[in-house]
Amino acid sequence: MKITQECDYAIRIVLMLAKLGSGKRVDAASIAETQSIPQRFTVKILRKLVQSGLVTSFKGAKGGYQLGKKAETITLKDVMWVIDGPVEINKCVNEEYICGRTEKQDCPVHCQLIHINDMIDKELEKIDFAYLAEQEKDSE
Amino acid sequence: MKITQECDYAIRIVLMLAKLGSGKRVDAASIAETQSIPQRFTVKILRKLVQSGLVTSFKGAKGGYQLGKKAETITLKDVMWVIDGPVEINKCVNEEYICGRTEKQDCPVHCQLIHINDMIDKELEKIDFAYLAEQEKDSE
DNA sequence: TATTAAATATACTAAATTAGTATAAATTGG
DNA sequence: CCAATTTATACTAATTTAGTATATTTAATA
Repeated sequence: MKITQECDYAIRIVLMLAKLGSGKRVDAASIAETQSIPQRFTVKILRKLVQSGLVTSFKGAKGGYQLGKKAETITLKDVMWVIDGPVEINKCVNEEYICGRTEKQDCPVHCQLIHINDMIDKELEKIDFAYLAEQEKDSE
Repeated sequence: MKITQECDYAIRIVLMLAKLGSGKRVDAASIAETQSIPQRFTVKILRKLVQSGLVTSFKGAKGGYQLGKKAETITLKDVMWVIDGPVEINKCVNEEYICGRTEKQDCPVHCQLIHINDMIDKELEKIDFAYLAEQEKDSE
């Protein structure tokens, strides 16, 4: 029932990029340092974020990273999905999974967990990075 | 973000006991067989449930297990707590944890995750085993 | 009261996942 | 061309989860 460390890092990275002035870029080393994430691990996470389109990269000297979409269109769920995959509170909420105990529609545990899972999903979708970045500014 | 296998098993075990006529007991071997859980692993889980008081055990021949409290007073959260510990979507929601990035009250990620965590907790508390047992009977 | 069917206690092993590292290649600005 | 940067792929280490083994204690009952 936990977000992985990697996913936590990813959230902080995206938040940092969201707070960056638009058009600006920042390189992996700076991200690693300011967010206290091991350098090589930072790079690894950034690649996943780039591949998913949430972040855009620029190669070569003066290269770096910036958000790939508007901050208000990136949600906590998006980042979590890219790093940890879909939120699945239990295996049985995955449609492909066959638990073998009862038909899913007859399993009360399954039914309740599906409901909670949906709820978590919806809450995570509500929280976008424009909002998060704004919150952080307010408190400075 | 997943319930462990052990916790899933525990939920099924408690549900089975909740469906048992009151006063009746069932032994670990039968539980293991009907729930398709490895025998020794079943025993291990049962000990945790007994130690927490959710389940009561009877030693010796004709021994076995039954619920330690009324089914309507046992919730999904109780069982999950006993096996997996508190639901913590992220380390930072634990009060003891110091993330070092910002003061928690100033961290927008922390604030949002706390909110979601509370919501999950409350939902899990709503679901008791009398209800779950009832649901299962209905579908038979 | 001896036997047997159970739970209890403690310790161990194996598998899977998570976290993090290493090295070499490709790209770009100056 | 050189230095700064990302990209690609593969590897290792640490931690957690899943499951096993063995010896002991307890209680019913024949």
